[in-house]
Amino acid sequence: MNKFGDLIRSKREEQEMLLRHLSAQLDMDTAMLSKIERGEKTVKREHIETLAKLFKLDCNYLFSLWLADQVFQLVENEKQALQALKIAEKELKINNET
Amino acid sequence: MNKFGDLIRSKREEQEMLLRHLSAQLDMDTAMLSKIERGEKTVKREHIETLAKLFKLDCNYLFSLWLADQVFQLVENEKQALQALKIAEKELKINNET
DNA sequence: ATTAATTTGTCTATTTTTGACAAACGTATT
DNA sequence: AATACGTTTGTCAAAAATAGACAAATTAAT
Repeated sequence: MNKFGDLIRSKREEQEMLLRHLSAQLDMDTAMLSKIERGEKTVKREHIETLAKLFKLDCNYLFSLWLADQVFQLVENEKQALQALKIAEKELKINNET
Repeated sequence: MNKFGDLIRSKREEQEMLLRHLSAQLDMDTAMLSKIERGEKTVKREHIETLAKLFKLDCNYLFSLWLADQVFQLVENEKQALQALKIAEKELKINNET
């Protein structure tokens, strides 16, 4: 799963931007951006806002995709992945209430 | 949240073991085990099975606690934590089906 | 106060991640 | 086929994160 990168790529292509155009705005080289779009690397937190503004996306939503990708990476390939997520989620809810 | 460490500690105390007894079995010093039980450090994967056997716990369950703690650490303090978990979970389910 | 158990802090070694750069690849155009 | 352009891949050094040994401090018990 690479929802973040996929979205950025689709938005970029939608606007007919090249890697080099966007990478310049993010102050990185095209190779890096390419890797980010394909989920091989992760963009820095600070870049999320920039990207959201650029593509008129909801910043919180974009951030949640970014975070979800990282969670996914952590648990994918694990047999107990779903169970672990459920446990974490439950705990999170408890903490939010109190 | 530190479900893994809490469980180990409670099991250890239940059996009136000292840190030094358990730490010897895990081939680490007491300081390290102390940190693990309090969630300051994470135990190595290989240790999970040892611990499960020692305390007669379900290895898969213990592993899922261990993983959940790591997921939790990743998202705690994030406003979008729950949303991110939901997204990851959804994706996980899709992947499991196919 | 002494001893025992646990916790905390510090410091080095190891591992992991980052990102720049160059080279390779694919595709279209001439 | 050769060139040009966009993208991807590989490599490598620097930087950051983590691990874990050890010592010292803290807490608790006798």
